[in-house]
Amino acid sequence: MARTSTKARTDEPCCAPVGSPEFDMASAEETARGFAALADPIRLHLFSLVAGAGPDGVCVCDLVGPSGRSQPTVSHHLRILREAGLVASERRGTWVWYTAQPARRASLRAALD
Amino acid sequence: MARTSTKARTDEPCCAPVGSPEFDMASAEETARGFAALADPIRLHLFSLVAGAGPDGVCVCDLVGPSGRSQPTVSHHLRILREAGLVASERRGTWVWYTAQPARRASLRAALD
DNA sequence: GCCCTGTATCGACAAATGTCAATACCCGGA
DNA sequence: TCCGGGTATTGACATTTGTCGATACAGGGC
Repeated sequence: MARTSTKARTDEPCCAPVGSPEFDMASAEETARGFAALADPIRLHLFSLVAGAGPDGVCVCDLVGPSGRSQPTVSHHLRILREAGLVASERRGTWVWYTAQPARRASLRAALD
Repeated sequence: MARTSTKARTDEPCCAPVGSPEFDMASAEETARGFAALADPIRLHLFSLVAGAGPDGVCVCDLVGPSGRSQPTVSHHLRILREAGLVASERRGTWVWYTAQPARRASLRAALD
């Protein structure tokens, strides 16, 4: 039985090798961590607020309300975004401000090619 | 106490409203589902194999081996990619072939802006 | 020093996820 | 029509994840 593939080989039961042979599993896990950080609507919302803010970033106290989640939950999601490299945090007196990390966002966009 | 933000208002204890006020939670969940489908190194591998194949796509039997997972597990991951709209499946005789859905990939890339 | 406020961490819990063995389904060939 | 092989579904399980209340930590004002 022949498949419709142009690479069909008759001496094998099915299917010739396909796709990129040099798949880097380590970098795949890193990329997957980045996408996982964006795989939650609340984190997507938080990230859009941080990325849409000015160069100064956003104060955490401006993120808790719009998210509709408790303060510990917001802190938890911000930590995930930070550990994924998508945002960075900085203490300014009493408050903590989060800023976007454009390079990381660009690398994830590049992974979609 | 004044924050460093240019939007500081003295009649509030902290922080003026920031970011996109019209956040669409429904579309955020849809986008999050797309990123969640790519938030696993094995699905990333499977997707790269499908997207990197020719217009005919890839036979499932060519995906089980490289993934290093059992056949049911691969089928499970392919279902997640399919339900996220990133790939489509088509039966051709005995085998099932998966093809990429470039529009969905482009929409996720656009979400990173 | 003490208190007050903003943020992070901890502990606990329900829900979702990744995995595989077993099984069912679908199709083509004999 | 039965059989054999490719794929999907089911059931079960351990692990991870999202959530919140309680608590700890950090900094500023008094």
